[in-house]
Amino acid sequence: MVKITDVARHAGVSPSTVSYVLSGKRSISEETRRRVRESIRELGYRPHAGARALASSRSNVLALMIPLRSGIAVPVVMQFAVSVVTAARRHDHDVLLLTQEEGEEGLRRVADSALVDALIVMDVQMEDPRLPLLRSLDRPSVLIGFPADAGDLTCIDLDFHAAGAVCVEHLAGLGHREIALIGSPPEVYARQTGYAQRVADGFASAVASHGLKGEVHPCEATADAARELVARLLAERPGLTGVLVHNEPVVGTVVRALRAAGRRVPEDVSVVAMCPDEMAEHAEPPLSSVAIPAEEVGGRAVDLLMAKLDGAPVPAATLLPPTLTRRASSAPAAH
Amino acid sequence: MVKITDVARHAGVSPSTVSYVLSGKRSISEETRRRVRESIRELGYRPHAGARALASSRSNVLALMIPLRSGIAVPVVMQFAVSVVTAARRHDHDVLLLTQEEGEEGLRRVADSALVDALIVMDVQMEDPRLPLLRSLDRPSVLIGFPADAGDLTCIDLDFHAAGAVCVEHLAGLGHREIALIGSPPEVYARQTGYAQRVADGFASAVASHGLKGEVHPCEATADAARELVARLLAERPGLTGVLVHNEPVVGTVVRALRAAGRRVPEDVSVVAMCPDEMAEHAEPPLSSVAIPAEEVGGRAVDLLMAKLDGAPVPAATLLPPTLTRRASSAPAAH
DNA sequence: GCCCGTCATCGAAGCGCTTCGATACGTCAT
DNA sequence: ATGACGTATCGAAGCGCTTCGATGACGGGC
Repeated sequence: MVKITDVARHAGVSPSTVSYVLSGKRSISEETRRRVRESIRELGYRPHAGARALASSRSNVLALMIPLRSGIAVPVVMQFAVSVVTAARRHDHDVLLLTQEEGEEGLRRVADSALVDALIVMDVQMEDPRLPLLRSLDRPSVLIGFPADAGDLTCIDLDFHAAGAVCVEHLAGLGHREIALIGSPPEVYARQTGYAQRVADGFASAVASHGLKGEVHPCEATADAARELVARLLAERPGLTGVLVHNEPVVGTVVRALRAAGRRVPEDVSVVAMCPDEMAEHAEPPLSSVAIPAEEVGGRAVDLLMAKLDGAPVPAATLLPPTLTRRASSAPAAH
Repeated sequence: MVKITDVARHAGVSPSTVSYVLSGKRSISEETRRRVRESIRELGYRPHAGARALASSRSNVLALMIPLRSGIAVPVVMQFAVSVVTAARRHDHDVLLLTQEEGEEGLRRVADSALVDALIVMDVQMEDPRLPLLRSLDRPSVLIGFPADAGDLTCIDLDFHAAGAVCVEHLAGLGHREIALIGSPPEVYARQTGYAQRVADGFASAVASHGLKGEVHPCEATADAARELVARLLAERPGLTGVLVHNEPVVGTVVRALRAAGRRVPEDVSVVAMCPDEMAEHAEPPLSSVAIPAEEVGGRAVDLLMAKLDGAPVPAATLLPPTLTRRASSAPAAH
């Protein structure tokens, strides 16, 4: 293994000079810098991560805790993870993967052992047991999602309330007066997972302020449950012309169930979904949708963390505005 | 921060004794061990990961490189990742997440900087550019998937050849004589990704040895492509009564397309899929299927790595036997 | 011509841990 | 009694890096 003293000898300088070339923390003459860089390249030198962490008390590693419970959209989690890793690399950091299963103890372990410099926690619940721990830790953290009481913890997420509202407004703008939200499975609401509730709230308040008729219907993530719910809705609400689906696994089923019941999409019933763009594009018909900007959320979360590590002040809450992409599944209401 | 000397003082022993209590590498009297453990607990001591890595040249971290290309089943990747993390924790290791995007350079970086002790690489291609690198690295690695020429690299995966064959045998056993494989998107074959080709080979050789009629049809992962392919198959092959689908995104579409064409499943056409169990169970009808045992592959990969780290010999190739679960989508052929 | 400030570099201390002798003390066979 | 051995513990060296203070060398202002 080649070490810093080898590089120093090869370049004819002291180890500290090599270190300063690498970190840029002191000015080094152009000429020396060139020689050192050349030696590094020639010898294939890589600083030893452990030694560096020990001496500088910075590991350049972030922890990312991902959820693995049911009712969670796996592809979205994956997108988050990938964007976090990518963003972290831009800041010269790596990412340590933790599962929700590890819980508070896992977070404490990696933080207290100085394995990581900072933490990102996904899928935050309203009353999340990890919150007190994160507050007590002396390391910066960012939550993806909003708990009931964030205090001074840094949070970021899509503005789900606005997302729910934006879908209603889209439908209202097309002239629909009677709509419904086919929501997440009941346990997701019961768990008080913030985002599902927020979409429902945004939906409800926009429905109210636009003087529409519309309510929220939780739905299990199975085809049977979805078909049953659609049938019931159609039977009980003959005037229904707009549906918002916030339940990824069943969006396809909902559309097919509507058609099976003789309603054309979008001519008779307009459908809007909250799901990844890829899914919306490939659906038949392509769905008007609001996507979770996983890429952006992950990237911004890392940026926030880096700012905190640098001691810069960051906003406690970051709500990303939703974007509705209109596709073929929504159209003006017939009258 | 509390360090080993604090614990040592508190327990009235030397730092090395504390270290030996922790590592178990020398015998310590019962009484001393008790006192040290108690001090550790009381002070909330956590060894500094960097210091430990520096002194012992073991970081207790594994690298996991995940794919992020198209045509890859995201939920399966996620299952792998979670099972790797879980298994690693059982061995007191953590997992560093790398994306395929980082390529060889990323692997070299984390290995040479001693950030990780060993590496797991997913989605291995037939001619994978990372292979020479892994060979040159002085750290153990395990590949999930089989390249064209593994040499002495350790590989593990589902036995896809056997999986393809097992599906054919299942259909043959039910009396079907004319079958077809609806395969992965063309680019997956073109990329020489091993598993798609192996399923096709297993399918073909079993078809031959059972004297059946049957060929392989690559298929884009879109509903349109799937419908089109099903229509063509039905038109060109009136005697077709069995279909194997190895293309997760379109399994649902294939079944619906068959029904739309007036074929009942399984009465007229039997369908077998290669997809996660969860998907097969929730399909309508529930699908007879062979699942990728992601959980097991991930866990075994970690076990192999740990054995290698301990200097134990491990088999170069591990092929997990496929298991076909019969569900409602396959039935005896009518005659 | 002298002092001061800047720039470039060096040397040494120290980060917190592991590990390798060395030491001390019994115990047991001779 | 004596030496050989095993067990329990200690002390010190060192892992490879960063960082702080010190040291020269040089140029400008007076």
